[in-house]
Amino acid sequence: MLEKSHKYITCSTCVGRKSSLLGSLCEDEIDHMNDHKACNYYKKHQSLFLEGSFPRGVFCINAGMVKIFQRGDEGKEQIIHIAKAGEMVGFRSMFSEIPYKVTAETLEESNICFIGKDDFLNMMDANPVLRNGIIKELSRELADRADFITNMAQKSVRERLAFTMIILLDIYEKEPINLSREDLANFVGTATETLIRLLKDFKEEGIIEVQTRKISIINKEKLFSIAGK
Amino acid sequence: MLEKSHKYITCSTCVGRKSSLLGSLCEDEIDHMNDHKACNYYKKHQSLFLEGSFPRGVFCINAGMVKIFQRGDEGKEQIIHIAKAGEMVGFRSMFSEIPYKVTAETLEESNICFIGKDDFLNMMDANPVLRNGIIKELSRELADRADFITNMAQKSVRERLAFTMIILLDIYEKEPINLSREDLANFVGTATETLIRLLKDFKEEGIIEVQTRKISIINKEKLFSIAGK
DNA sequence: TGGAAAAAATGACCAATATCATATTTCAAA
DNA sequence: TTTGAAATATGATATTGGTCATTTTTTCCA
Repeated sequence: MLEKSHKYITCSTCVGRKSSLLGSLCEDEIDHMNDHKACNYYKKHQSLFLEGSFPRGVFCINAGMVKIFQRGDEGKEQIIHIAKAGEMVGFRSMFSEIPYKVTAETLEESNICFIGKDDFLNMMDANPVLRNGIIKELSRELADRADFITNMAQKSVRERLAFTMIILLDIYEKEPINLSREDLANFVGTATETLIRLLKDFKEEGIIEVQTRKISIINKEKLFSIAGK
Repeated sequence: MLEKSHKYITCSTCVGRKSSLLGSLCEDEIDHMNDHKACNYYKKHQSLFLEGSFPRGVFCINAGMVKIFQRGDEGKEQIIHIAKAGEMVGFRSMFSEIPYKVTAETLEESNICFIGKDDFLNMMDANPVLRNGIIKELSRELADRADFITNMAQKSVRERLAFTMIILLDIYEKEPINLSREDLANFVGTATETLIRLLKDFKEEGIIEVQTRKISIINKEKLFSIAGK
C-alpha cells in the first residue's frame, strides 16, 4: 500500500528523480521545483490526462505505473507505452503545442507529482543538461517507435507477443508482469482471445509461468529467439 | 532534371530552408552554415545513411525526396517516413547517440546538403528558436508515430491504404503520387500483391486515377471516410 | 529500336487471426 | 460466506490477407 498523503514526497529525496531526466538539477533547482510541484495519490484506473485535452504541465511518477494509450475507431485501446516510477509523462504534447493524442491512466495505485508548463519550460531554459536530456529522450523514443511500427507491420502476433514481453521484462524487472489480458492484448495489438491462446502456448512451451494475472518469464532466450532479436 | 553541380545552392536562397526548422536563422548563422555545409547531387536510389552506422551530421533536402525505412527480419522494408524538399533528415539518431535504426534513400534524383554534427550542435546551442523548433518537431513526430502504430494495429489493409494516401497527398501536394507498388506496399505494411488488388478496387470505386506508376486522388472525401477520419 | 530485366497484374490456395458464442474462474462487495 | 459481475478461457467458424505461380506490361539501356 502506498502512503496516501503526499506531504512526504519531496523532490530532493525522490528515488525516481535521480535516475530520470531531472537527475541533473542542482540543489536550487530542486528546491524551486519542490515548491512549485503538486503531488497526488492516484487510485488504480485514474487518468492523468485525456486524448484531446490541452497539456498544462508534466507529470512525474514517484511510485506506480501508468499506461499511455490511444483509442482506435471502435474504442479499442492501443497501448503505446507503459511508464513507471522515475519517468515523466505528458511533456511530448506540451512541446508540440497540440492537444494530447494519447490518454494516460494508472495501472495501479500511484503517487504522481505535477509541474506546471511555465515552471517546467523555465527550468529547461536555465538548464542545458536538462534540455539536451529531453532532446535525447525524444529522439530515443522516436527510434523505439520506428521499431514498434516495423514489428506491427511485419511480424506475426506470436512474434509481437514475444517482443512485447521483452519490453515488459524491462519495465517490471524482477517482478512478474501484472497486466490484464485485455491490456496485454492492447499492447500487442491483437484480440484478447488470440492473446489468451498464445499465452497458453507459451506456458506449454515452458517460456512463462502464469499465476492467474501474474506472468513470470522463465525462458528469456526462447522469448528472444521468437521475437527475432 | 536537376542541376547536377551544387555550386549554385546557397543556404540564403534555398527555398526549402525558409519554411524549415532552419527558417529562424539570422544572416550570420546562415553564412556560417553556408560555409560549413557540403552539397551533393544524388541519383535515384542512393542512400544518405544506413541502418547501423553512426550519425556524423544532418542532411538538408534542397530538392528531391527521400524514403526513411527499416528493414524487417526477412529484409522487407518498412517505410516510416518520406521526406521532401525543406526537411532535414538524420538528426534524430544524432541526438540520441545511438546508431541509425533506419536507412535513408532517395526516391528520385535529389540535391542534398550535409552539415557536420559539431557545427549543427553549436548552432543549436546559440539559437533558442532553432532548439525549441527541434523539440517541437520531435514531439510532433512522436505524436504522428503513435497514430501510425494505432493504425497498424487496429485497421484493415484497405483502411491503412486510405490513411497512407492521405499522408502522401500531403507530401506530393498537387503532384500525383509517384511511388513503386512495392514502396507503397512497404509504407502501408502489406504484400505488394494485396496492395495492387486494393489499388484496383480504389480505381473502380472512382477514388483514384492511375497512369502506370502515377496515382492521382480524385475523391478525397471517400478516402477520408475509408480511413475513418 | 529491340530485347532483357524489372515492375505490375492476376489467379488459386491456404494459414493466421478475428469474431461470435458460451463456459468457467476469479474477485470484490454485501 | 454468498453472490454477481468482471475477467479468463475455450470452441466453432468466417474472413482477411499472405504466398506462390504465372502472365502481362513497362522500363531501361546497349
